[in-house]
Amino acid sequence: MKVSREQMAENRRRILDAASRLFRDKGFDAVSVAEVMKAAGLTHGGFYGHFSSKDDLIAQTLAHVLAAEPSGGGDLRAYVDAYLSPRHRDNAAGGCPTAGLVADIRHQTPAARSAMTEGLRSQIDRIGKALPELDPADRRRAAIGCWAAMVGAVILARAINDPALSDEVLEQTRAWIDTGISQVSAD
Amino acid sequence: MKVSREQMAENRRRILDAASRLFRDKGFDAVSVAEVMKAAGLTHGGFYGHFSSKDDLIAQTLAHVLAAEPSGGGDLRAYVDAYLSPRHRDNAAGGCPTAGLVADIRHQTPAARSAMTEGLRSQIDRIGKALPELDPADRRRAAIGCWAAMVGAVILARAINDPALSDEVLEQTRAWIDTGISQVSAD
DNA sequence: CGCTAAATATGATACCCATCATGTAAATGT
DNA sequence: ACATTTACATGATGGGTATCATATTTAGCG
Repeated sequence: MKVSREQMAENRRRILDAASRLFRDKGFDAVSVAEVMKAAGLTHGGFYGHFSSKDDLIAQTLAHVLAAEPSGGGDLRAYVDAYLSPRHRDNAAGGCPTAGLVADIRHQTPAARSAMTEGLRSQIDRIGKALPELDPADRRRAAIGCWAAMVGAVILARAINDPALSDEVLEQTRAWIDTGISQVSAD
Repeated sequence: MKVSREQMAENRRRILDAASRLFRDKGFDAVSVAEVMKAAGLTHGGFYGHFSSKDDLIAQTLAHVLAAEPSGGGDLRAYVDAYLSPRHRDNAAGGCPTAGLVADIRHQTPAARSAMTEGLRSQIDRIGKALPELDPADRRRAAIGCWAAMVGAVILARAINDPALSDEVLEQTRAWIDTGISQVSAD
């Protein structure tokens, strides 16, 4: 059963969106091709009409999801607060793809690794631009340190089994970043 | 072929050590039971004499490897330097089990998650004790923020495909932690 | 010194999954 | 309208892996 050109384009988008959510939620390995297709409302047969392999799906999903820039209305403080919230910790499927997928990237193909690398490069730039600092060197250092702490904290918080400690990791990291940022910005 | 009591204990240790290295290197899913046994110098048959399942192996491996405290001769600065070095980034199999395995923990059994949680709890305490700060609240905040940044930076650096950016993430995070720590410790 | 139980080896078993093969129906262009 | 192409469905196929079953050898004990 052939479908219209637009229908096919939408199907492709649905597959990428479904894959994006499933991968973030369960990791690349734990999600099967058939599972992705079912979540997109299709069967497994049509998969290889859209992608050449599961690795290809992974690489394209990363490019797709990392291209969708986070809102970041310039308000870094608000962004950090939302990022380090229990809500974001508990919503891996809909949350930051970096936090959900970076660690897995190490074992993926060069195409996937490159997609993640470029995503991280622009994310660091974006944070740097949102920082209040003046000195470019300070700006760069704060952007990288801040992003490493954010991603690390969410990953740690998601691993921890004790709600109190998990909450504390988020909250203390938020406070630590706060002092780290406001320290240099002399307003 | 039965083996001596001590031989069996050593075999068990060998299995846990092999599993620890393989898991850190390739992730829980990508390592098969047979692969672990072969790396320990045995065949896959004896596995279920030592462990009740692969999940059991994962949980016991975590408890085993997290119990081995990092040297931490009290010199936090040196520890952070080594942690955020290219050498550590490139040596996942022999490196920090937290950096190599936390992200995967989210999908593991409660036993595995609890082992990791306790490992993180003591690691945070250990860093806190090594900090120069006086105020207990500052100490706690710095320990958690610092640890989140360290783990996050190594995970990011291992994912990134571009050596220059990867090195920079390590180096800038080191500098960011440095200013964050020395800021409060007024000596 | 021989018996028994235990530790490991060898060899199934059953399941899951990526990928391929083929069928089918509808969209597209002439 | 018709032919053709194409997107997807259904249904293999082959490989990998966790786990189990049975055999073998020897440690540990009397």
